[in-house]
Amino acid sequence: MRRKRFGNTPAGTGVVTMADVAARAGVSAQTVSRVIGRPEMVTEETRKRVQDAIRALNYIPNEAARNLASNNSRVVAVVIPTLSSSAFAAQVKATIDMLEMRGISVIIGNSEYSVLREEQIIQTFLERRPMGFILTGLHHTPRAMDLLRQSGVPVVETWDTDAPPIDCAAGFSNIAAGRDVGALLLKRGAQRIAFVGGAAKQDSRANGRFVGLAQAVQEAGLPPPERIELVLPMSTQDGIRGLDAVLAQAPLTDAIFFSADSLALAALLECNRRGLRVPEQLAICGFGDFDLAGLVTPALTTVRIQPDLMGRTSAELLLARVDGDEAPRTVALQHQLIRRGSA
Amino acid sequence: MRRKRFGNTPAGTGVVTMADVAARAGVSAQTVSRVIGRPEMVTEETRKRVQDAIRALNYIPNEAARNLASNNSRVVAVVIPTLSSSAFAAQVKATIDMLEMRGISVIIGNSEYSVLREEQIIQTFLERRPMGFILTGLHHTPRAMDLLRQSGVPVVETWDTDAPPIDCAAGFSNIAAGRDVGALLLKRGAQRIAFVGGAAKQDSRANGRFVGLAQAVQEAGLPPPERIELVLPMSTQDGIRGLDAVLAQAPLTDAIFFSADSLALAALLECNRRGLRVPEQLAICGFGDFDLAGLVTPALTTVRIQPDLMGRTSAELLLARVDGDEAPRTVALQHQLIRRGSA
DNA sequence: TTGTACGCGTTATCAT
DNA sequence: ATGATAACGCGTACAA
Repeated sequence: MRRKRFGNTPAGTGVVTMADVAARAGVSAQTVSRVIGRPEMVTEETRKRVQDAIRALNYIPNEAARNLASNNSRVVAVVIPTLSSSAFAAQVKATIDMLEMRGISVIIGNSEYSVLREEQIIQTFLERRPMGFILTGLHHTPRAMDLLRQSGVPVVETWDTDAPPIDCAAGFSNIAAGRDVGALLLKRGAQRIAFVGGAAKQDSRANGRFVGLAQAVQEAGLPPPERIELVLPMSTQDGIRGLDAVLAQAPLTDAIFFSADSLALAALLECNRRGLRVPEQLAICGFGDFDLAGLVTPALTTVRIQPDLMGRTSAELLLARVDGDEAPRTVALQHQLIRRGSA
Repeated sequence: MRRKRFGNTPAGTGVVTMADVAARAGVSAQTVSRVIGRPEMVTEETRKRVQDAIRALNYIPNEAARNLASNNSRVVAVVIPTLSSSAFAAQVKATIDMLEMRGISVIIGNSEYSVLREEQIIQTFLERRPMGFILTGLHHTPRAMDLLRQSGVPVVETWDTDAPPIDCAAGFSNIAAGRDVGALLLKRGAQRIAFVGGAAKQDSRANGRFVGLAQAVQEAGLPPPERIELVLPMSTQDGIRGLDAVLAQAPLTDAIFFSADSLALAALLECNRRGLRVPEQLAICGFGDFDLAGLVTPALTTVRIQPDLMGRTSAELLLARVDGDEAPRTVALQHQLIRRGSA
């Protein structure tokens, strides 16, 4: 049993290792490993001795070594368009909380609504050999899909179930949500509906909502909805710009569907300020059911989508796949139209 | 040169390794390593051969092995109270974006406003040997501080500069912010000021704001402010509960300082609904300058704090420490009183 | 129940 | 500029 330490190795951390614990407890390193990983496989007594040694030495296992030896990183990679959106933040939070219980860490990448950035992030993250990826949406670059396929990591896609997933998905139908909104606005008597949302090229989920809305409008025999595409990332203020653009390009508009509550709220408050009566003169519907949606006057009609459930479900789906359990290919979460005063 | 692969080792990944690349390029593994890490140390020609081999084999370096050999994890750990707050989310986003450029991944822990949970998270994260920690606030459990000190990792504390940091800090003075708010409310003619915010035990930053407010009030010779402590985590709706609690416990209150804009906005909108005139009957001041703060009517008077700058600065501070560069011990970010209509 | 031998994929060191 | 060799700290497999 050779002993080493201190300058023996240049790369050495000078930090206590499993061998040190083993020496102090008078057992082999393997036993220490067992006490940590499968305590039930060790005698009550030795276990205690080892645990004492661990405490005495302030031993902290080295994940990198563990990863290398066990070929399991205990890391899950999450890529979202941005954290500056309460919905994505809520989703990520739920995912973290869920995985933390299993000792899994989450690394997060912000794609800034660019599939190219997403591809880069995926490539970088792959170096950490994550247990799986949780991505946003179903649209990615061909190379990104190749990378994922070749690496063989499980992939869960979120926020969209309107196309087949790479591997599996936990999301909702943006098209169905858009249709529901369209139906509601039409029922309210709207004749000229407009849509304000992120550019289709950047945000295929928002595009899905528009598609659903357009379907509903077309089926009602009305002219297709006016569409204002905002460049992402967008600010809350863009809601007002969207409103202005609609009023300029389609002055007869009597209802607007915003692809996010932040935009809708900004527009609604601006209408109040301008004396434009909502919903009488202009009906407004948002998306996301943000905290303040129910508190403004008139209260904002919107679509609720449970980002936290999505975060939890996507994590569960990933874990099931990793554990080799049976797992559904697509989990369709329900959206819910929240009808309030603004539409 | 022994060759191995396929079932030779049970733990084997069956995935292409550096040795494979080396073999294909007709060089040693070390050279491949150099091409990846210090390309300038390799001849133009061999570099090209190696890079071709990398592409041809779809080689992806293994971070775990890299970590173990180089004793550098390329991971930074961030612990915040919650991601469900736009300010923390913005901060984390900025940190991620900043570190991503250096190939560093960020792992995030949600302490749920509990120093005990924070301690657990720190202990777990320590297993990944992060390059450093970015924590929230200056208050932690003794054991957490011990763990950090013993491990020797750099620590940057954020959101507070009102006490000495463990290592270094990038934040602002909550006390000064509270004083400024107090001064403003007093100047506006408020006589009975109330404070609504997270429980002091849970949120020492909010407590700092209260302390500053109380100082200003006391110096003006007025009775100490009424204080409503909300249990964390809190929802936007709690703003209304806080408002009600204030009105019940101190009916003569003419100004309320909320420790977060979400609360203030909820209360302000509720006042509008109830016909309670703001600021004439009740002045309201928030904290954080959320997106919608300037859009409600009356617009919300609040304190702006630049969470994104804090996220970036804390990351820079950490990097400087890691690189051994000169770095200030405390970076004091400026807060800014944004006077609008509500106070 | 516990110990021994070895490999995980990479970087650091020291030669050449 | 490139290569050989030895860690890095742990888990797996199998023996005892």
